Amino acid sequence: MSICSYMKGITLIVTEQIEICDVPMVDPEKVDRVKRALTDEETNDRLSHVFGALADPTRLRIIDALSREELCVCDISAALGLSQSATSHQLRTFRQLRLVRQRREGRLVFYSLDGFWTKIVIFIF
Amino acid sequence: MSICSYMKGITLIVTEQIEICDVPMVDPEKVDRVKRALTDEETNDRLSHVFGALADPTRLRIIDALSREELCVCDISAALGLSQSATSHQLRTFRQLRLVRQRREGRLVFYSLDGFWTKIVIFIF
DNA sequence: GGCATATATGAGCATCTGTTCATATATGAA
DNA sequence: TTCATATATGAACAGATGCTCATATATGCC
Repeated sequence: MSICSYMKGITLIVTEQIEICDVPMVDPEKVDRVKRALTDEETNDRLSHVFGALADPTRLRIIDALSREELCVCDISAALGLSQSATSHQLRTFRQLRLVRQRREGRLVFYSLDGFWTKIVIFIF
Repeated sequence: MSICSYMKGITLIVTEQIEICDVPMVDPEKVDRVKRALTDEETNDRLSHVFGALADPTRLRIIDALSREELCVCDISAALGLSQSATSHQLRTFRQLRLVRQRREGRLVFYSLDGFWTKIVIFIF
């Protein structure tokens, strides 16, 4: 929900609204309706980050690979023709977003998709 | 399908394989299985572009808005607090990926989501 | 035609991103 | 402990990205 949605009747900051929203409107009612319906900012940001994780060909390939089998870092690298470093950096992105699980087995670390993927879909569509 | 998958028995370019895939492997069979299963490069690229379109908070907000109602450029701008130029530039991204429809009505151009969104989901998940 | 408005687009710029390279950490084996 | 291997991470750099500003195009009205 954007700031402008809460502006009605708050005279004090109406000037701010004019500054922020100085774009002409065709259908103010529709605009207001849409503004109210919008997803909250936190969710929007979180979601854009998740899509960002899939927005790079290399990362999408890694997800593609992990959707087939659980793989250790070196096997991901081998399967996709990536350097160990590049693979590890990209896996960090996934880890931070909790899109993958990791499991250590001796010197190897095995990655797999978190059982979370279906949630994304439900979320947006 | 990567080059390496086709390398079996082709002695002539085995040296190339060694150069490309100089990362140690733990489970060559698994690596090979995964390589065979991977989505083709064209689809992978296309898909990463689509996700890229959703990977920016501003663009995701536009999609969010358009998922509620058909909107003209200035109303999108107004609803999201964006400049007309920024909005137009981002809509261009969507147009190029055919993620939106556009309909001109006088001086206004109305945008709406293409009925295509469900396809993405089916594709990956 | 001439003017106003809605949208599109190119240039320029600051920021973000993905890679490589070097190095650190972690585990296992000798 | 010492060495080798697997993974993680920081720095640096080239390329991509998203914005603004200026301007072009397109339509409607006079």
